[in-house]
Amino acid sequence: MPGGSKGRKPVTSADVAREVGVSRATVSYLLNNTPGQTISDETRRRVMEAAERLGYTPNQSARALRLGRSDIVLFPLGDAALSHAFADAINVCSAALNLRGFTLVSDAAMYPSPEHAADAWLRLGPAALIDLILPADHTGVLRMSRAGVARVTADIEVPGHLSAMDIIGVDARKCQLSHVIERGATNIVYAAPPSHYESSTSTLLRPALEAVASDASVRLAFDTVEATPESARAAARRWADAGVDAVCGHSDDYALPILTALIDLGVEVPGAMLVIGVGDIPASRAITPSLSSVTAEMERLGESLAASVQAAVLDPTTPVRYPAPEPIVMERDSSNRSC
Amino acid sequence: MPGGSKGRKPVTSADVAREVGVSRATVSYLLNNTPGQTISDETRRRVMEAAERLGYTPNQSARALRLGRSDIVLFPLGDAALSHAFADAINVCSAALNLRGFTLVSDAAMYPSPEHAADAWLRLGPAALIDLILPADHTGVLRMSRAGVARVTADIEVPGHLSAMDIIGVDARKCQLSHVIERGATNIVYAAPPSHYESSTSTLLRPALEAVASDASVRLAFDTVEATPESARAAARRWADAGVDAVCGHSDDYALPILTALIDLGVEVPGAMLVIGVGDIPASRAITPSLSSVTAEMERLGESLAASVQAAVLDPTTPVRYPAPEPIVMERDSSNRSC
DNA sequence: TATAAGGACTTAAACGAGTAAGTATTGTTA
DNA sequence: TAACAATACTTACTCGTTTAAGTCCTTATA
Repeated sequence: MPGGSKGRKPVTSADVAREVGVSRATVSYLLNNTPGQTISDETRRRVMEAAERLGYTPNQSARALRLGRSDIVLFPLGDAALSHAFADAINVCSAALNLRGFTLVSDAAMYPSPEHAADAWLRLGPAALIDLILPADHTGVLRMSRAGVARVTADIEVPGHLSAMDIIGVDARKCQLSHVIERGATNIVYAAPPSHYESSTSTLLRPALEAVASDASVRLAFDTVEATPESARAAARRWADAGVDAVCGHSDDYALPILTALIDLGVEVPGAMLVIGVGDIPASRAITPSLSSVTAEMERLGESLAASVQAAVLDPTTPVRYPAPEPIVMERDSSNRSC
Repeated sequence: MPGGSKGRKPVTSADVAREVGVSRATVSYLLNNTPGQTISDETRRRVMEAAERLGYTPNQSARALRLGRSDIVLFPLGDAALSHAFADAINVCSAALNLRGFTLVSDAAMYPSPEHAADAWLRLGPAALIDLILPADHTGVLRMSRAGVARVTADIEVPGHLSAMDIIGVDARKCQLSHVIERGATNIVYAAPPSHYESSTSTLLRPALEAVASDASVRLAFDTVEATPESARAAARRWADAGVDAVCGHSDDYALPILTALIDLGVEVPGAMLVIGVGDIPASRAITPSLSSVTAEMERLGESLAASVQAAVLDPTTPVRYPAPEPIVMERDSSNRSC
């Protein structure tokens, strides 16, 4: 071995067995509390003591090999990684899975291509895959299925190359639009960055929002804005001049600069203009005036994910479905006006 | 097996070998491009084709068991998980490690106790641990070292039960204070939540900042504030009345509400009061006026982490050190005033 | 007193891959 | 023509665990 490692090898169950003077099987039975085995309290005590003293750590690779599956559950997060709402769900899910003997790996990395992602995920050798942000035809999903990885998916129909998260996003924006309509808005702008209008979700989102607007007989225009003070200020002036009475930001990252730019221009919010975002970033509730936002109800997601995973590993051939998170409006100052 | 699994078993190298009519060794040599082996192009072609057609995926557990280590590199993130600055470093690190045949697992989960964390981390069976946010005496660090997990640590001395990240945080706040002093502030408030003053980093941070202030002969007071509009407004009024001319927020989460509350009160920023945060959240650069912030220089962190990891796995007995990220001021509207 | 019934273990066979060492076969050089 | 070397493989062991199937006691029951 290069580097001249002094390499005191990790302690194995054989070391513990030798130390106590029993067989490896006995050690294994004890440490796993295997049911149906009768072992004396004296031996138990001595094995436990020796394991502790030697610092025995079971080799997970060997264990996984023998068991036929690892205890790793993979949850790719994609760009949802930085969402605070998700963070809680992940903590709950992680804790719930730990109780069931699994280990949650929430992957926040962005990969140059789906193939790179698939390679990295397969190298993890997970027992299960939590599929929320992945398109159904993602290389990683296909290759993991072939490798016998169990899968849990959201209980919503996803057309073609879109992900469940995309659909949830559309629902959230419909909810957002309905909210300002309920609050009396009649001349509404939907503000998104130019990049969004070129994305595939836009072709799904736009007609959905137009349907909501026409059902309510309100005006809805689609405009572009960047997440910078300059862009927001220009847009704010434009909309104020055009008599717009509500702005739906594609996300809080766009709604927030718009809100502060409007205040800066002297536009009254929510008096003269309603503003609402999506994603509920922490800054939204902190600033003056606070920004209304739509987020997803993540309370029970963690638990149901964990339960679904457990079911899925028992029969890896058929995906288990969990209830998709529902959108929920966080009403704050920027849209708080009686109808 | 319960659940009545139809269980078409995952394809093994033995399946591929049987299909082609060669030994498992040949398949292994080919798929790993083992140097020093001579194998005919014809066989190579047929093995590759069969592997592809059958959908062969090497069993990572078996591989790791044989090799004596997995290719998993664990990077616990703790509460830094939601930092955008970190996200980039993680992406770079992940890509760099992938090129070297490793898989980065960045753990965003919060655990109820260090023991829980240690258990979960050991179940992952990583080859290496990236130690940045972990206190040196963290149960997880100790137990992983005993299990033969290689370790990379930041190249700074960390007293006792603190983490490298804590020290970096202190440096960032010293940098923050120096910045407003350079911009002419003489009556400065450091605003943190009550919880911070009870934490162990506070006992390190406070004297460090007081030293900076007394060196520059400026007034520095420590005050408390919560990340809510109400708390920020009360504090803003208090400080405006007291003739304070600069506020250093413990993080952007506190500085941001303070900034908008000051504007709401009619205080001129940066004319009458400087405001600066720590962490550089995206909202800081987006709002009007934009918020100055201190963050860490993460540009090269990813690469140096990956390189250190590679060195560390060669000799897991001695930790490899990587250069800790340096603080850097993002000067924006809220502190942009000539001295 | 023979036989069964636990109790307290041990033996040995997997799991799937990597790899040192061995074995044919063919071609090359002395 | 024998000796050698390269090519193209195969055989067999190993990694650390889990677990079905023994084995050898001791004690209880017929």
